[in-house]
Amino acid sequence: MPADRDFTAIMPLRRVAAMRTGEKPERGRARMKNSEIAVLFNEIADILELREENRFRVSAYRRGAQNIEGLPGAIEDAAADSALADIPGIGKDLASKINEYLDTGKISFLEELRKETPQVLIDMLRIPGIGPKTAVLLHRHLGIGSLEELRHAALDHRIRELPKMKEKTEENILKGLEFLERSGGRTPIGEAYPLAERIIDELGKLPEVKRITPAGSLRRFRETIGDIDILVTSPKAGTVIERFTHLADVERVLAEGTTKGSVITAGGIQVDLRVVDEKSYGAALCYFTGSKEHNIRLREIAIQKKMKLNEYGLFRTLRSGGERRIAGATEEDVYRGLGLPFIPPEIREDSGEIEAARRGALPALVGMKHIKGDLHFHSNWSDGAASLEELAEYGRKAGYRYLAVSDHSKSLRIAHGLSEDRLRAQIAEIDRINGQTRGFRLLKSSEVDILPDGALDLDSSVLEKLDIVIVAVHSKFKMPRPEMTRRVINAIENPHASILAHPTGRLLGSRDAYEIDMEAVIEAAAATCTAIEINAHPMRLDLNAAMARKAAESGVMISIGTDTHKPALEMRHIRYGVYTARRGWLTKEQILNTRTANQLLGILHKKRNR
DNA sequence: GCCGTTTTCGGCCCGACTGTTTTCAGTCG
Repeated sequence: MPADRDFTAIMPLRRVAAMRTGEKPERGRARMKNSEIAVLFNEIADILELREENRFRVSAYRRGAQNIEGLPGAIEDAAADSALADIPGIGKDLASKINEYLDTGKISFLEELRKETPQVLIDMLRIPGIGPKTAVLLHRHLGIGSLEELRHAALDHRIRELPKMKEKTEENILKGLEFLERSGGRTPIGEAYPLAERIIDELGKLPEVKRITPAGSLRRFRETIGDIDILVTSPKAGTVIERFTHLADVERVLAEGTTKGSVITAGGIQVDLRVVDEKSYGAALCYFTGSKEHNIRLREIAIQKKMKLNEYGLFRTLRSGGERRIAGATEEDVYRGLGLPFIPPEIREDSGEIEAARRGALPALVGMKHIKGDLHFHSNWSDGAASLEELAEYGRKAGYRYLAVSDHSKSLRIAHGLSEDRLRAQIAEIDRINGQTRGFRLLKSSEVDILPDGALDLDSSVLEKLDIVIVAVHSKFKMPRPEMTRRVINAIENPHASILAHPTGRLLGSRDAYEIDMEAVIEAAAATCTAIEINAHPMRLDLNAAMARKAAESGVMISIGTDTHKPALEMRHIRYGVYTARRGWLTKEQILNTRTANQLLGILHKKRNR
């Protein structure tokens, strides 16, 4: 490793750090204030922890952050309705800090804390294996002022001079720094999920493995994954863990115990494997699936009922002082033991699911089996890889009833967007292909550019010949918020527009959402019977789950589309869209492509015929 | 700092692994 390596490669960290500076509400940020406030509350928690403040005070800020981030609506709305105190974990103090941030763009308490806290302490907390105690120790005794200085201190063997620190500590710090630099934090689910499938597939071949399943944020289908958790039942844990730490994907072994193995893959992703007994499988699955906040709620319920819940089971405390297992083999048993129905993993975020479960009001979530087709697809008429005939073939093979051919429109020259004339020719060609097939249908569509003034890129005379008109922004991303909002609402109000695609334009890890008032857009979509897409591409997932929930609650129909350009690789992304919908509490009734082609066209054409 | 079908005060989830130790603190999830 060259001695002068800098850490500019840690981009996601830097972005987080930039958000932390807080003073200027960031340019180009359409995100609701929820996540900004969550980041700030987490920073307060970090700093309080470094200062060895009361740990319950620390977790109060973390819980507050989590609940604000998971809120389906905008925090501004809750504040305007004086309803902040209704959010679990938000009391008088946190509410006043939220109001202060919304009014002034800063939290003076945090400003004060920052003045007194060297940035390097916060940076060090991002290194795996370094917590608040170690960070303070390194800073105080060695005068470490940056991650680069920390690296030098480790290389110069100065860290081993400290109490309870030896060679191994230095080694781990260097590896932690390297990991941070390479992985930059969280991994998009589109990358993590296939890797997990590969590992599960490989380990599943072992005769010693009885059951194997993903857990953690992967099973909850979060947009990005911190690390991959895999749960196994086996009578021979040692054999399974040994095989796991020797898989081809493994670059480094972090831990290898009798119940747990932990590795870093060549791609820099951490994978944790846990082996449990058959009789604890359900309790362990529940525990390792999380979220942490959901688990804490479950344990609190257990305590209220004079029980104890851990990863081994649900136990009743006996008067004799002993305990008796009442559940553990399946998740259903555990929930039942707590007096709750089974709660699907995707909504275990402590965002109202426990209360809904108690009321018997959990939604019947949409599933992959309900999906009858894909509503966003490109052919080689624009920038896709496959011909129309091939698309029909792919669609049929996937078991779909229909697939919407939605090539780009003429303004998008770089993607060979179709002019009115070429689109007419494509329509005729699709009619010809549909005439030859039964039980499957290519839907005539177009992904029409929304021009800067909100007009559509194609003439009405051709739009009215399409089954579905998808509208989307592909240019001039940096418009000011009011103009961008007006632009998109103009497009939505066009009587031909049926679906608004990737509505915020964000690309996970590379491009922020453009500046747009999504609340207003959702309102306009509801008023005009326009559907909004969950773009299922794993780098987009746009709408995200919280906004999809909001949109559906407002009565907007949701369309799931993969935006596939290369069918062999991308069609399967539909699952990320479906699981995002599940995270947004959506039922099949709220999703367009759970309907037959005629049903969904009937819904969309209501607008045209108004 | 939050919260209350035991409570407005006194609690607040629980266990494994590592690295350094001879019994445990720190970190993680």
